[in-house]
Amino acid sequence: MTAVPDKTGALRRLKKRSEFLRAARGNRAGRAAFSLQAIGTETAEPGIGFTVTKKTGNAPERNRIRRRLREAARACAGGFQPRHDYVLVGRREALSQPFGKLVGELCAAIKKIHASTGASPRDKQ
RNA sequence: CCAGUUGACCGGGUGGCCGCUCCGCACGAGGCGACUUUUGCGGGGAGGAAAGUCCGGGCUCCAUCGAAAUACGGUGCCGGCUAACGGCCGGCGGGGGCGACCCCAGGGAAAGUGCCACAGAAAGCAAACUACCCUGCUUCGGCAGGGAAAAGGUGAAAGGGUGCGGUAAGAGCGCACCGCGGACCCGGCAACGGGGACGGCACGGCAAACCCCACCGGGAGCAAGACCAAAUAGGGAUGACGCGGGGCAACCCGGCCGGUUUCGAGGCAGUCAUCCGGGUUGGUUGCAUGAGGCCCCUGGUGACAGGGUUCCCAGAUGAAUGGUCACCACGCGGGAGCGAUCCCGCCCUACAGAACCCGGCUUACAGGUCAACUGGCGUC
Repeated sequence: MTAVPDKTGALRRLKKRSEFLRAARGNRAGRAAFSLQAIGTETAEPGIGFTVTKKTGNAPERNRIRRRLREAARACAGGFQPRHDYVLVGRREALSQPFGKLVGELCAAIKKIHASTGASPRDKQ
């Protein structure tokens, strides 16, 4: 924990369906335990949302996936860039993967998703 | 000690580090105010099934939902408990088990209609295929008439069973025992149980076939419903006037109203004026003090009821109740030791996540605890 402003409170939580649909049109980076989507937005502070579909498992398993991803996102909070929205789609491997590996893969995925399209992903009009 | 039955209960623990949500308090900031918010402290934060959404309620709205009849649906031994139930408790009857105990859609078949497949001569009212007996005839192979319902065979079921007597052969034809029906008597609130004069036996099963009887039931659901803020009409409220027929008039009749009909009471429909504003999105509320929980006393076989004391015990809404690390229990595997035990490794544990709230039912579930009881074996 080197950076001081990496507090979770700085992360805005996505809540509306339209925000999730917009993020789905952005760039993607897949990993075994999750799939990351990112898109530019007008709000300054970065937004984060979680999606775990019913196909993934029953209710306790889906809760556990979302909670582990949420904690991993908190650990990688410094990597999220301003004026962007992110959506994490959970997969079943997020239940069993060691937490350290999960954090490492998430931080790497954030870097990759920004490197692939340069500094400014496609913005909405 | 082994095997089993029933009931009740638990369903990982402790400690670091970092977080989420709600409530209360304090301080600070903003605001005229209601209030909002930063920080700190204290406290609460998934289940026995939160699940399936199968019943029953509370609550809310639907055009007022009252009465009767009918239709439809549900329930179905008796008594009790409950707000209510298709639930629970206690009995009764039937079936299973050596037993503790378990299981049962268990009202009515002389109110009526219907069905009883296949097989079989015959499937509901008595009848008679083979075989049996008697008489007559005979070409000696049988044929005709009559008797009888014991034997054979079919079936889930064939019109009481067994034995003796009886007879031409037989038959409740007679008798004994068993079974069945049963006026009446006794016990019980009742379901039902016990006895039973008498009756030679008649009255088969199916109501998870229609049906009959008794009782219960309006519909939709918190995305109910109420309010606030943003954006457009086909919407709503109030007031006034008013429609068709009859009558001089007062007045009467007329259309629609949550299965249908009738009755009762009430409402709605047209035009104009005024006022308010829908669908959708976001927010607030409903939204957590309740048929509430622990403990104790009293009554009751029990479900439960009454009284006392004490507690406040989840409220999210892309959805909080967590993430991670260490240790310890528990379990499994391996090794050492006669043994108590010790060491190492693994799983770091089942079913499963509140969504308005209660009472049940059903289904899923690794492992474990306790109590009572039953049947064996052993010891004193």
